[in-house]
Amino acid sequence: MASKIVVMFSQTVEYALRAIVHLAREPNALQTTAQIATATQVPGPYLSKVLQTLSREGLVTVRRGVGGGYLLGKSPERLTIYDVVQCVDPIRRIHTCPLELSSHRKRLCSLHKKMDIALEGIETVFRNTTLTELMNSPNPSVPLCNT
Amino acid sequence: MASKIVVMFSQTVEYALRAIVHLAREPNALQTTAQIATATQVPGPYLSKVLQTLSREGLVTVRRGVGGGYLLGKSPERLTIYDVVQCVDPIRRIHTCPLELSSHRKRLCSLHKKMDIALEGIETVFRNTTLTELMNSPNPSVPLCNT
DNA sequence: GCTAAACTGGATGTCTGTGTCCGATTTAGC
DNA sequence: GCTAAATCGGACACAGACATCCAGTTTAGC
Repeated sequence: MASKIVVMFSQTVEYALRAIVHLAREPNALQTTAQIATATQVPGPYLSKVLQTLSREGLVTVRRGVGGGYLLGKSPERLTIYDVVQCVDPIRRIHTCPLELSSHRKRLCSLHKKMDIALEGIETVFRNTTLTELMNSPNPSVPLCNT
Repeated sequence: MASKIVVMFSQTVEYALRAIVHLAREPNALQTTAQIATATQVPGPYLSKVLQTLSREGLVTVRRGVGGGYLLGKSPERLTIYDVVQCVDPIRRIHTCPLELSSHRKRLCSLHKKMDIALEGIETVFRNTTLTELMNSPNPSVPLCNT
């Protein structure tokens, strides 16, 4: 197993984001699972499952058979980190009291309110980050690339 | 098993926070595991493990034997959500490239930078929230309490 | 239509987080 | 010191996330 490096976000989220970023680098080139797996350092068989999930939601487009592979399913300007995360391992905001206290139904207590505010922060960062922004970032380190 | 309600934060974090909040409500009263378990709706035997973890780091103080139990180990003004989270299931910021790309060593790519910014947001919210603030919040819903 | 390339879906395996159980240890009160 | 209340520590059980494998299906090219 790949060693657990990123906590808080699941491995699946990390893998899905890598795959999407890889596809975004060549928006019009079909990439096979094997090619993506190599480029992103994700275990091939598992990546295959992740791509299926992304495909079901239309985040990637699949072409089966010889010469097939995956393409980005949406334009990079309209595709956000949030979309990817919600597709494979959704962030669930805290809307109702986890203890199911009836008096907290409509109004979370301060503890769960704070936790939800933290989630809201993540949500906002992810919603506001498009693939285009990731690719065009004035950052010398190119995603997935050893420059 | 208790149904999985809160994602992103582990059950253990949720349980630890409930226990700490409960202890903070009566800062000077020894509470047994059973009492805390009932009040917080956490499975007793598992809560016991969580309390042991909190105890090792001094977040709670334990007294063994007859009439024993747990006390808050630090003053509520100086105890933050962050302390509790870091004790039982630490947020690990992304400091080095998960793909171990040598050129990303010192400078994360835009993808992992964004993910780390999201983590930083959580960290900030949690660092800035003390137990006192949680207790004194002008919120009609009292933590753990069906008012 | 045959073949080989490529994805699909289901079955299976493994590891970690969650949860339980119980004997050992500590300690207050008699 | 005896007893009962309480934690401690280790062993065990279970479920879900991560990962693999393979037979089946699709399809381009001959």
